[in-house]
Amino acid sequence: MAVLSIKLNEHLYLSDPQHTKLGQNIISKSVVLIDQLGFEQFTFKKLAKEIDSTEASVYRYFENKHRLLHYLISWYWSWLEYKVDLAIVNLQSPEDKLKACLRTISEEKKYDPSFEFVNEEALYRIVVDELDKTYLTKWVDTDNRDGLFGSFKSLCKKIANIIVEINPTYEFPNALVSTAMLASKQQYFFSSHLPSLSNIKEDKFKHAKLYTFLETLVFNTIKK
Amino acid sequence: MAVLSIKLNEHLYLSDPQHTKLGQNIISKSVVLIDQLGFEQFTFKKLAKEIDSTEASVYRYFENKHRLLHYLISWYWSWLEYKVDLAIVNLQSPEDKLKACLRTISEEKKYDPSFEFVNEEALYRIVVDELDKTYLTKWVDTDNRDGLFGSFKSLCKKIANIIVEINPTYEFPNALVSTAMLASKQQYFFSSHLPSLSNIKEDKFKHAKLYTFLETLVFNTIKK
DNA sequence: TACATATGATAGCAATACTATTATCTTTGG
DNA sequence: CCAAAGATAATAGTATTGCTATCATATGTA
Repeated sequence: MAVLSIKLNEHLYLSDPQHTKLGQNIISKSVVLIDQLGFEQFTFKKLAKEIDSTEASVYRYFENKHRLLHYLISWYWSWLEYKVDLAIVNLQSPEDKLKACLRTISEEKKYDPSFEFVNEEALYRIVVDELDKTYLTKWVDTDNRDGLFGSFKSLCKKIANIIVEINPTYEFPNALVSTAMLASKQQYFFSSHLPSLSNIKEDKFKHAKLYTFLETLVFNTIKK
Repeated sequence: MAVLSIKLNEHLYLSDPQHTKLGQNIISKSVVLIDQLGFEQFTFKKLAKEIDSTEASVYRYFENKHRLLHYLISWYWSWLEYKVDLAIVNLQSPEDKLKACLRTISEEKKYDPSFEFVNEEALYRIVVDELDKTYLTKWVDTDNRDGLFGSFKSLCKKIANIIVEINPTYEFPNALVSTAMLASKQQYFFSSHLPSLSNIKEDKFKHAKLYTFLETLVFNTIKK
């Protein structure tokens, strides 16, 4: 069986957490803890306690908790791109590919046994709740220069290219893709917490409705 | 001359800041300071120093800095709704009204002399950078019950109703409006900091392009 | 065996987000 | 015009956070 591993930008960590048991513990437990406590309440001290280690040891892997969040969320986007790649392989028409992308983005995220130490369900909730905290900071520009947003950009670019295939004259492919990606998580959030800002009910059709919303939004917008 | 004042939900403050000189100073200076420092670096201690008062005095107006952020951002949405109302008055067709709304949302924000102690340019930047911090917290649900999101919801509802007038069969008017409102600030931000996620350049056409993007997005999406 | 690398244990520090108390200053209404 | 109420200032204090530093020990590896 092939061993899969997600390759991430080196600026995201001080010492590669995928290489050691402690590192893997940090990833694995921080996902669970941030999901439980929220990013504000999450601290390296609490994490260290949870994995029977020390604050200082965690600091040897990640400069600070913001970088750890960057790491986890980059991991998520890279994982999603890998799922998108699987979904569009063998598809011919760009329309079908685009639909497959939107389906992958909006579908429910379940534990992926290919990546043992990551709980993808919890990680998805972290992305929904905390993504914006990776770029709405005073460090955006330096973080960007360090390539910390590479995973997200890569996925956006892939989908934007499909849009260009469908309609080369549409003026805002990148803006549309980033809008759709963020709308997906925003509507997911609103559906649970601020339902009057959405029309997607919190029921078993949630993900299907989310898909319909995105499909209409994207396909109608780029229609010639 | 008529004196205009923005009426806000009582849960947003402990003591109404619009009623006293100190309160107005708090509003006025906090807008400038948060804009300069960013919300994380902003503290009541720094604010108190700036207005020659004390931390304890500021706490008499606002429970904490998050509530102050809520207050400022609610003020912004109420102000924007007032501008939208001015823009659509006397317009007949729902299409024209919707265009006027989108124009108001995407246009450049300038100082409004009707509201002396608020710097709307700075406040707009605060909305762009910090809005998400008002709802992506563990208090969303209680904050929502307290009505803290009333100003935003009110504006969204107004625009969603216009969409329903244009196409009563479109399934997601609220989702589309909230998406467009947030997309507007996201693309504004990406244009400056993560240009590869947008197609809107940082030049004198920025607001016009933003408008075109939103108009196409909304009108195409709801087309029958 | 020696050396490097990873980890653990412990301490310490400045800043943050509050809370509490007491004193003074300003209104305003009787 | 004075007293009571309300607003503000001054000061102190506390638990937590985010981070750095140092030193000891464990583990693997050349």
